[in-house]
Amino acid sequence: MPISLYNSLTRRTEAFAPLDPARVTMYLCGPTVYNYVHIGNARGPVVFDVLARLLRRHYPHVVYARNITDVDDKINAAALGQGVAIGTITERFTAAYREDMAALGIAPPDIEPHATAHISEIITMIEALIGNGHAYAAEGHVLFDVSAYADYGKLSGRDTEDMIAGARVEVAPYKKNPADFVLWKPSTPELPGWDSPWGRGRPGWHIECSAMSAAHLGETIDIHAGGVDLQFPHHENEIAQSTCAHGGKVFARWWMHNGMLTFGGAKMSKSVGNVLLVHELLKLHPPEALRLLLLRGHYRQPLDWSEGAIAQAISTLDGWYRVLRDLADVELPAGALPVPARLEAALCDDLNTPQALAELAVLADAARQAGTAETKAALLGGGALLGLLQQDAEAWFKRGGAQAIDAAHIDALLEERRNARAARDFKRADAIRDELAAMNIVIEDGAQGTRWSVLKS
RNA sequence: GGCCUGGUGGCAGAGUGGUCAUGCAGCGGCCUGCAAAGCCGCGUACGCCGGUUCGAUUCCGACCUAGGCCUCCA
Repeated sequence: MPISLYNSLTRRTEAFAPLDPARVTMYLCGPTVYNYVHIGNARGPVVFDVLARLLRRHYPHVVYARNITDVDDKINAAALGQGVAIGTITERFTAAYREDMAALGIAPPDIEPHATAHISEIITMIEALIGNGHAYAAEGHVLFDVSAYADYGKLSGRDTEDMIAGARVEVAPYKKNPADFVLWKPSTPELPGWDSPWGRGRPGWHIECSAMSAAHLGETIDIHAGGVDLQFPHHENEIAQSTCAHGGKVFARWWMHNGMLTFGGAKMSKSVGNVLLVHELLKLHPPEALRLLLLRGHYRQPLDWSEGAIAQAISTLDGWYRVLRDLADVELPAGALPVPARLEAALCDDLNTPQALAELAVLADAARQAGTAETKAALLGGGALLGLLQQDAEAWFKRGGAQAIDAAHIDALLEERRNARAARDFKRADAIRDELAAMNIVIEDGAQGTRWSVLKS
């Protein structure tokens, strides 16, 4: 089944064909590790995790890189503010990031390059840019010369004239052109820095992705992904640097941009302050419901966070896990789980996860009604491609058990209720049910007895 | 101001030039001691105004409106 992906560069959906089918390359701009990430930051990683899963089904070797930016002025500010070493901050939040991503069911990338481990590659790239006239040194800085790259602005659909006219930034005096951006900047003694031909300093923001992408994936990669808010200037600058440093070679063949998560009618953003940290949300809601929520909208559209949305996601998963719990004793066929064609087709159509989820719902209905090994396997196989439904169904319904739930006590109450019902003392039986409800436990009487679930996250 | 996306039933959210999205919630029925779950059924959605067409939610134009980028940002 061919994969079609929307390419931000051409503004069209195009049939995907890797440069080398034996080695498909993909790069996602990762976090700057100075704080916990918010749920909006997790959208790209979740969406492109699904893409990676899809690509791995189609190609034998996919190399997926997601970087860690561990040198940045915000990190410096955080370290200074807390009176600790920079490394203390970056190590702590790198670990936190990995934990958050894992909790959301995101498979680790194949490569997780760190900016500080690629300083020599960065310096080499900057030297190349100076050498071929695309960059210049000025007052300890090195800047990319936008006027020396004709295609600048192609990705974001703007031309240099407009940018200069609309520039709201103070233009540094050492810039030849207001749109020129920093490749290297000088560090004062208390700031992290590395020796370079231009003095002790540190890299600008954009160059690291270009250097790491080339170092691990090659000069031309298949897919470069990130949030739409990175399209300009970050990705535009990456294209300029990489293309000019590599003698005009295409940098990334597909550019993919995920839409923003909104909250309260506006983009969730640290500067606006309307953020919900993944680290905190994981304490409040089932992680899988967070993942489902992020996949419920098409990745290029904005998606709104709300309590209602998370409640819906939980209810949906309740329904699907109910099917799997009923089929707990049904043995799966031997071998790998099948991947349902219609669900895969939805994903192959520019990662249409809402359509894929609709197909998953159809598979859940089929499994509930037929109850066969095949239909169960199809449901699980479809879920696997989306990174859903992989936990034990019983665990889903009894989640959060650690805090307040005393299973033995619940079982004792259920036994008492069973006896009351046998004696047709329904008043007592209903009182016990109410007591359980007060504990946030719902019960269902079935042919094989009574079972219970936690009502809400 | 420039560039770019959207506006679909109570909510979320795909999609299509002319029969069904799907999920959540709601309503009626069956089942149940009563519930829950399940099953059956129900609700004449496509921002507004023009145009093209035998026919438009779907194509074209204007308008209204929401959001994103232009500055750190996923």
